[in-house]
Amino acid sequence: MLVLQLEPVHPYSFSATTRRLDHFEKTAYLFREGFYYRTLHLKERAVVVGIGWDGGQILVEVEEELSEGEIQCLKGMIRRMFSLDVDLAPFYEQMKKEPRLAPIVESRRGLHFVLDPTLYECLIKTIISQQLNLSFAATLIQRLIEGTGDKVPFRGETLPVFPTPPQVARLEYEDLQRLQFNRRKAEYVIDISRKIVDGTLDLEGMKTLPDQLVTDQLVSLRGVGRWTAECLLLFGLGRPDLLPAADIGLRNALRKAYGLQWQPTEADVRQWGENWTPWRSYATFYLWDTLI
DNA sequence: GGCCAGGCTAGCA
DNA sequence: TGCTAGCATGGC
Repeated sequence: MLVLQLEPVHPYSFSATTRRLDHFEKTAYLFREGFYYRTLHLKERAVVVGIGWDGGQILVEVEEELSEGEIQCLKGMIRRMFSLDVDLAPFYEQMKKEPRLAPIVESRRGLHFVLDPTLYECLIKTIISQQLNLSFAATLIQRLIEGTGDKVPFRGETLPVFPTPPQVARLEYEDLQRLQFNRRKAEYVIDISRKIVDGTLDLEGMKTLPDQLVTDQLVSLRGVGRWTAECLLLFGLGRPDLLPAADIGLRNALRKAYGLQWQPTEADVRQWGENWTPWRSYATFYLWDTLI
């Protein structure tokens, strides 16, 4: 068994960071004996990877034999997915000046984003989650994964692998409607997968583009609006200064944090959020965390 | 039973 | 350019 130790930039709280996996990522992550297991595509194949914590470092365990190239690939993926290189010290310093947010931030010290391994997985999951309550969205995501993706054996059972664009592109709209997708959502998911397969959409190429260009390209896709693009910048690319001001969850969290009797508008959120630049993503993330 | 879910598009004025 | 019905179902 291969075990890697990865040092995060401190402060880093593994328990605070993985807490949302237990709530929102149960289809992707299997929790066993202190480790979060999921399948990841390493170059040519999918393997099961366990992610744990030894009190100061991230532990990554893999039962299969890996080549040196695959090990380097895996290290890079885990560092990126678990935001191990994000230094939150300046964020905490800035939040001390926000009386309503300071206690929320302080009690979650070390909480980092967990990103999706690929932009494709992030985009598909976000489109499915549009407008639905999170538990039903998770059901639909699970049905897509289990019905379309590969499976990898793991300790006498199997773990599902998030489907590839070609696998989804081969589906018919009716296949997803049978899983209780509405017609339009089925079209969005399949049409976007087909665009990736035929080369007219290059998600991975967006990694190096500035936020606004990524947003422009994404919003031009049928099924992707501003909220979805912002979620991709947050949970796919880990960009630090996004404010999904229209998001109902963020507005609910602010109402709670500020003790309001009324629902803040998108404009309210934008105005308050100006003080959080250049850390608006993390401010949003910490506020979302109060809803769990 | 009704309304809201971590929205978006199409169709209408 | 701006507004809104409809979507497919679960949870409260």
